[in-house]
Amino acid sequence: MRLASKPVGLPAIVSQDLVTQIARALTDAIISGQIPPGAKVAEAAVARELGVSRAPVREAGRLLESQGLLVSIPGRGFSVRTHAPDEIDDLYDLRICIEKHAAVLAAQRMTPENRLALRRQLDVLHETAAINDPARQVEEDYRFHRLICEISGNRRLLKLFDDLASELRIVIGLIGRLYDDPQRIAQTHEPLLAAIETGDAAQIQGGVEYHLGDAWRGVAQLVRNLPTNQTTEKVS
Amino acid sequence: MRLASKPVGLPAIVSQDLVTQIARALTDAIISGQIPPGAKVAEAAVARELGVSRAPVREAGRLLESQGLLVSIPGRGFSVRTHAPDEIDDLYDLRICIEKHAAVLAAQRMTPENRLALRRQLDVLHETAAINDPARQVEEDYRFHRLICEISGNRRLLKLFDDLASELRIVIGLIGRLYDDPQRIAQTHEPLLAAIETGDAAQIQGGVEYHLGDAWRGVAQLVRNLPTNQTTEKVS
DNA sequence: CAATCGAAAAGTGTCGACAGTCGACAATTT
DNA sequence: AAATTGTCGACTGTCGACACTTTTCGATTG
Repeated sequence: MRLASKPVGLPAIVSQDLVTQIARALTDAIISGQIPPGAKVAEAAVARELGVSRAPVREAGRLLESQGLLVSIPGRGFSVRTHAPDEIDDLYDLRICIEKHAAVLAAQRMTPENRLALRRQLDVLHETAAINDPARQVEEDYRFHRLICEISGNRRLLKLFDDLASELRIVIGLIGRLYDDPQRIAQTHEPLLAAIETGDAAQIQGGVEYHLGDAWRGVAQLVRNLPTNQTTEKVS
Repeated sequence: MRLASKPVGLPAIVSQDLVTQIARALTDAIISGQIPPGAKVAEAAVARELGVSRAPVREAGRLLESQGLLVSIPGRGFSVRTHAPDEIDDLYDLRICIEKHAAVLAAQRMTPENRLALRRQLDVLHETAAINDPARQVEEDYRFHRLICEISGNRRLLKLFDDLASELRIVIGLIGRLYDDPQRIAQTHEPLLAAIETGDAAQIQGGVEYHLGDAWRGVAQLVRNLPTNQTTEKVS
């Protein structure tokens, strides 16, 4: 007798490979500021600490290098990427460029479900502003913007957004918050959503430019007030 | 006794590490169509052929995966990325988005040197159209657009352009040419350059949209006429 | 006392090896 | 004959090892 000739709905077993796990562990440590920008990331040390060999650590390093989280100097290994102020300017400039486009596309492809999802996420952002949890707030802010890119329907654009976001999180994780005033984040998103609702391209682009320009100035100011971290301290 | 107390401007000797060399070799093989889309790239085979061990090959694979040239399925290794027609649409859509921005920025930062360099590159493109060398023509076309991104001054944008370009070259290398008419490529660049010269944002964006939209349609049409390469042939 | 030199420690680049996994094909059962 | 199971070869994921390079740190010297 056969056990089952048809699929019975078992959840697929995904064997999380080491590289992915290591990459995730390192990413968390970096965007949480646990490993500060400029810090050396020694393969041997990471391998020892995680109880794995160096090979998968090296591959995870390459992965994070391609995402802009690490830099590698041949013969000298990896270290957490440092961002000069003008590099942050480049990042935000590019981000505004693609999010403008994403928002216009999203408005064209807007469905009732999408509209509701956006509204929901913005509400969550408002709620998060009430409690004091900067890391969570950064996360929810990121999700709102990511949702717009998702709705745009351009998957390559979404991937790019993810890359830019993880890169930006190094510095945002470093300064620990987006603004001095936690309420302000959620509030500045409202005009953006309103602009998208209109469906008018020019208005949407203006909305993105206004909102992200504000965020840009906030981050740029905080970064420039930061103690210039040229540290080369090791990580255990 | 010290040889020199101050740097004298010698070109640094970069000991090309294996990973870079392997990555370059694989990239060439891919964008030249020597390893077709969908083909499996076995680590052991590549390692044997190049006379190296599998470790650097794996790292090079990760690198090319992040550039969108390879895809890796856990437990099944790497294979050359295949692009569905709608993924090519995504790529071109994104490319137009960032090149619009790059062109506007470039016009703002334009210097006599930059203007000359652009004109020169376009002349080279015209010359290349005369001789029959599709690969060279793709190369020079790419250089012209890259120059615009360089002049824009946004390095992150330039890096993104390089990524998109190498990804696009998989399919362009596959079809072997940009258009049926080799002369047309150079000609369609002229209005773009003229638009940039005006310095007017709207006109520049229109110029980019017109030029790249034309290229998009050309590539999209050729791709859709392509025999759907779902091959899984191995590479020696 | 500061600068320099050099040996030791730590770390990186690469390799060969082994175990586990995947895919294909033959043998077997229904 | 069709479907299932067992087997085999090839390949991937991971590991430990070795040679070479970089860094560290104490000893030496001016």
